[in-house]
Amino acid sequence: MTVRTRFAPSPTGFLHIGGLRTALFCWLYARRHAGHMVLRIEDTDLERSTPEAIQQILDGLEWAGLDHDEGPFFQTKRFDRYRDVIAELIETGHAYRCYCSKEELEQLRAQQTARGEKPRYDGRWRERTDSLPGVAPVVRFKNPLSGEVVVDDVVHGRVVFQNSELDDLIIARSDGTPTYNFCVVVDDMDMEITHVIRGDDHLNNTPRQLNMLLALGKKPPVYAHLPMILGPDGAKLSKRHGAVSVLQYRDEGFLPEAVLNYLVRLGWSHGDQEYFSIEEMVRLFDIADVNKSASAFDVGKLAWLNQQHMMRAPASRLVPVLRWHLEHEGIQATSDDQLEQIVVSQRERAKTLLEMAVNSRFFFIAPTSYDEKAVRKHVTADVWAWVGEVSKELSQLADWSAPAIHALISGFAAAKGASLGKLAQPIRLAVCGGTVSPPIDATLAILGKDEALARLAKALAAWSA
RNA sequence: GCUCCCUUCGUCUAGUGGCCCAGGACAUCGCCCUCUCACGGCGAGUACACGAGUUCGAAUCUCGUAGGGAGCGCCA
Repeated sequence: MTVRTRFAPSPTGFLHIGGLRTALFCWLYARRHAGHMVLRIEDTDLERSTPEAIQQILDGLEWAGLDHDEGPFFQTKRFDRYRDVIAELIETGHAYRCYCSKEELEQLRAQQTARGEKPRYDGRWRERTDSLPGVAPVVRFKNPLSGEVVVDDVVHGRVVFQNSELDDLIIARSDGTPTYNFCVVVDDMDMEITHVIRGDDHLNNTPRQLNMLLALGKKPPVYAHLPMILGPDGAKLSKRHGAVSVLQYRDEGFLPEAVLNYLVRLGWSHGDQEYFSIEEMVRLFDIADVNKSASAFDVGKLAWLNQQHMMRAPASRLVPVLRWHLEHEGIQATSDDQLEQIVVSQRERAKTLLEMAVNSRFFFIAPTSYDEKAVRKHVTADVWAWVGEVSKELSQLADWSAPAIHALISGFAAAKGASLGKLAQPIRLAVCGGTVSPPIDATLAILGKDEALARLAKALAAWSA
């Protein structure tokens, strides 16, 4: 049996971190078993679905690199099929028309809640065959009245529901359009989905879907209900924290492979391993090893993982991303070669590529001012003179490479009986304007001889005052 | 309210009856390395929600309690 999973978002908003994790698990499971992942857009809610949201979801998946093998299929394009199945269900006695008005149902619910009961449809049209003229009916599924439904869930184990707890859900609205729980059943059946992997907020829907599937004479798929992802404070992911588009992580300088690595470790682990390449995830991940409990989103750990990925990636992988972020900062970078040097010297001092871009501004834009406190601290009269002397020596240097620069500066410092730091900090201040940069030799090398010397001269002039 | 789900350090987790007075990672703090910032290394503190039971022995099994979550729509 070929594994077939599906990712089925509803296009009512952007793809957030929870949706991405579900997509990731569907994708990993399909890839691991050489199966197919189908993408299905659940857009039956005509009111809330938007084309922009569809595009955002597609963009998010693409950025993450989670490709699908089939689809996207749109539920709105399958209305004829749903109509046929509804007709079939009515014909076989598994569904019926209900002429209750919304007001009538609201009243029923109000009464039940007042009595402390679970609000549910009481089946008043279940056995009626007449109709109410002038009223457009809904269609309800005739759920079994007794017995139990067992969901054999891969992550939760055996979960038992009593049929008496379930009511006759609406499968077609009075305007004839089908509803979510019903469409899911028909789609999963038609698309021959073997593994339904979704958030565990759907666990309660599963017995209803199982009953419908049984009424249609189909074998149920394997179910895996994933624990939810909570906000950093342990509360439900909300707009205020965490519930942002996955594309925002791109904008903040995260690598998709790092985000995926972070997400795969939420609810799943493989011994003590923290770092996973995409290939390792595919090879090692198994849905059966997933935890049952919800987990909180921790940006700090994501950031750490992001740096781990940056440090292990080939520099060429990071160059275009850094270039993208620099451009967003209004900086037009020139050579790939220079960017690669920047990446290599900066990646161990930045958690994200955005941070790297910001920290690397000075490579492209000469400082217009100098950190005053640092100047007072590091630029004394004799140090000022030394910087002048070392500048002169640097200007004579034929081989403008980090090792050569290092040899020159440390040799000069040694000759003066001073530590390298005594000299490195003022030079750093001169070329960066601040006290933080890669090692001074690398910084000067990347800057280029002309630029470095020009900045030194300018700083010397500014500090002579 | 009813039904269902969940519960190990601040956070992500290891652990499937003895290897655990609980291991790793992020974060925090300290030390080392060091030209800054980092990276890296070393070390510290911090957890089995609670209560019963089963057992020679429980983080691991059972029951209860508490807390959290989800669902109960002509939303998905």
